[in-house]
This record gives sequence, structure tokens and C-alpha cells, in this order.
Amino acid sequence: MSTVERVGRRQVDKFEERRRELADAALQTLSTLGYARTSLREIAHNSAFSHGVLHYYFRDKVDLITYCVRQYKAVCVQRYDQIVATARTPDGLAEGFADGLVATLVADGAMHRLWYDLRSQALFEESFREDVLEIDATLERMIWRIVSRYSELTGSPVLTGESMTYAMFDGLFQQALLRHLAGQDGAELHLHASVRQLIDQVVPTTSR
Amino acid sequence: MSTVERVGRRQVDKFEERRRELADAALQTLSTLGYARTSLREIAHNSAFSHGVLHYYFRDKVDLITYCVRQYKAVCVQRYDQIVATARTPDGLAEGFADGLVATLVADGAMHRLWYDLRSQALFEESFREDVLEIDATLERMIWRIVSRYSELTGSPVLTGESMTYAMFDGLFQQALLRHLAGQDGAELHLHASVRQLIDQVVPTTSR
DNA sequence: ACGGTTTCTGGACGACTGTCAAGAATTTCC
DNA sequence: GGAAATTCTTGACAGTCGTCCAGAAACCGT
Repeated sequence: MSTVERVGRRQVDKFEERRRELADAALQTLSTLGYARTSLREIAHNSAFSHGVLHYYFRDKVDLITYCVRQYKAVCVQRYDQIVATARTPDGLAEGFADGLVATLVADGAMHRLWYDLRSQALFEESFREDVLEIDATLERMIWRIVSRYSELTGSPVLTGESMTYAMFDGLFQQALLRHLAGQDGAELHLHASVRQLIDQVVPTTSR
Repeated sequence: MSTVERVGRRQVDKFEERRRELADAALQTLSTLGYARTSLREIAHNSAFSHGVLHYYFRDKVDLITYCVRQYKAVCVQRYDQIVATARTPDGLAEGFADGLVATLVADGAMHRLWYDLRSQALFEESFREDVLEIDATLERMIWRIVSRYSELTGSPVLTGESMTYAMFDGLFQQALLRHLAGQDGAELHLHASVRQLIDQVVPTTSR
């Protein structure tokens, strides 16, 4: 009994580990080619295995991509949370947030465009919607954590709600990503400036 | 000579007319299936012709879709401009704008999701970028026209720049579209409220 | 009514797709 | 070390894709 359980546990671990490994290869492929141009064979080619193995670890293509989206979420979450943790002054937090967004724009541009691609797919394919909405909610909470922490540090209230705050910052980031990938220089600087301005607009400290 | 010209002109007209007709069928197909799932045969199936004719009027698939994107722009522009023209009071303009956005969200949801899909494709495919950036600039100008007209009517200045203003409104609309298509009720109401709030935030009239 | 253009059809092509299954290779356990 | 269970490879399958082309159909001025 106990041996069976132990073995079963080990199997699950190995199984899950390989799923993660394959999902990594899939995420890498998706982020460079986009959803429309990514095939299972190309994903396998970017991994250490042959194309047949994908159907051993995933039911079908939707199952694989859904798993990828969920794994992507985990990467997202850890990315931002270190920003809010370190800062102790309002300006430090705001600057750190703006810097962090610019940094991830440049460093993880491919991953971010994949996110926007998949979110667009969710507008058509119902099977993606649930996960996409959940990731959106997670990102929303992350933005809210930063903004409300900023509000704490300044003592001024946040004027907008959670979803609206996220939507606006997301709009800024998306525009910046498009400009950045199009090679438009100044996109990073512009993102930095507009993020700083939006923070001050959402949590106004200077009296007008 | 003159007959040749006249005939040539007529030919161009008929040629262009058919291109528009096929692009219409393509736009309809794209807006219901999305870029990734749209094939030339399906487009032809949604038109009055067979699939072979597409290569008589368009060089290849990219040429067709590029033409579609440009045609889509024309539809976009005329959509919003009537809103700003009618209103004469600040509140009338703001309300008309919010109403208009909600109306087009509900009525033209399929077209809007196509726009976000194609804009995501531009993050990967360089051939779409130029047209997408141009449409984005057009939309940006439209938003700016409304906001600056609102600023005129109230006498208060606009606090944010053109691109930032557009990015924020676009973020709101995109979130609302996702919620709306996901069947989340209240999405339209929420869009209306947040648009009103954003207008007041970008062009503040009440002193704080 | 006819000859020449333009327009359109339908089939064919090679390449690629997701999926599956038979069997080889590897690991695991006694 | 050998049997059993697993993991992985390889090749095949039925479709679909974009593209191209030979020829039918429609339209044209004369």
C-alpha cells in the first residue's frame, strides 16, 4: 500500500515535471511565433522530444495551450511582487513600479505579446476564456496591490476602482509594447512617464 | 485613346469594387472566426464566388488581409465622428460618448474583437505593423477630438497627452469587450460608468 | 453573331496540420 | 537479470492549407 502510494506519488511528480518541461517549450514557441503560427511539431522541435510525446502528456492541443496559459500566470505573478515589497517611500514605489514595467517590457516583450495574443484568442474561443479571465483578475490584483500600497504611503485615497485601474495601466503597457516591438525609440521612456502620470492621477497627492 | 481610357477606368472601378466585395466577406469571416482560424476557402464560402477567385484579385493571403485591415479603418472612422458633432453641452458630449461606446460594444463586438486580434498579430508579423499603427493613430485622433472638444465646452484643460488618453480609453474598452463577450452582465454599465469617470479625470471640472 | 478580354470555376499540387497507434527504448521493481 | 510498466519514437492517417493553372463562362465592342 505505502509502496504503491510512494511510487504513485513519484510517477505523478515525474509526469508533472515533464508536462512543465513541455509547456516551457510550448511557451517559448508561442511567444516567438504567436498562436496562429504555432504547431505541435514546432513545439516538439523546440523541446528535447519528438512530436508524438505531446499526446502522451496532453489530451490535445487545447489542453496543452490551456496548461501553458496557467503556467504563464505563475511566471507573471512572481515578476511584479518584488517591486512592491522593497519600496518604502511613495516616490520610491512609483519609480520602482515604472522602472519595473519598462524593464519587463524590454526583457520579456515576447512573453507579453503572447499574453495579448492569447487574450485576443479568448475573444473567439470559449475554451480559453476562463483561464484568461482568471489571469486578468490576478494581474488586476497585482496592480491594485501596488496602487493601494502607494495610497497607504501617501495617505491619499485611490480614486478609481480595481478593474478600472488595471484597465488603464494595461492600456498604457499594451501601447508601449506595440511601439517598442515596432522599433519606435522613446517607447520605453514614454511608458515610464505615462505610468508616473497615471499613478499621480489615480492617487493625487498635489492639490490642484 | 479616350475610349481606351474610359474602358480602363471602368475596369479599374469594377476591379476595385470586387476587391471591396471580397474584402467584406473576408472581414465578416475574420470577425466571426478570428485570424488563426480563417482560411481563404472559408472566406470564399462566405462570398458569392469560389476560392480560386481570391488569387485573381489579391496577390496572396497577406495582401488580402492587409486590404481588409485598411477597409476596416474606413468603417471605424465614420462610426465615432457623429458623436462629437451633435453634442453642445459638456455633459451631453460625455454622455453621448459613453453611450456610443456601449452601443458599439454591443452592436459591433465581433468587429472590435477582430481589431484586437489583428493588433496582436502585428506584435508578431511585421507586415501588419504599419497599417495597425496607422489605424491606432486614427483612433487616437478620434478620442482626442472628443476629449479636446469636451475641454473646450468646459473650459478646463486636458491633463494627459493624446497617446496616453487613447491608451487609457482603449484599455477600458478592451476589458469591457472581454467581459461582454464572456456574458458577464453589467459589463456595459461598468464601461459607461468608467468612461464617464475617466473623462472627468482627464478633464477635471470639479475642484478637489 | 463573332473574336477577343476579362472574369470565374474547379481540380490538382505539395506542404503542413492534429491525432493516433504500433512498437522500440528505457526505467522500475522483485 | 528478467518481467512488467513506463516513456518515447516513428510513421501513417485523413484533413486542411495556400497556391497555381487549364479551361469554362461571361462580357465586350464591333
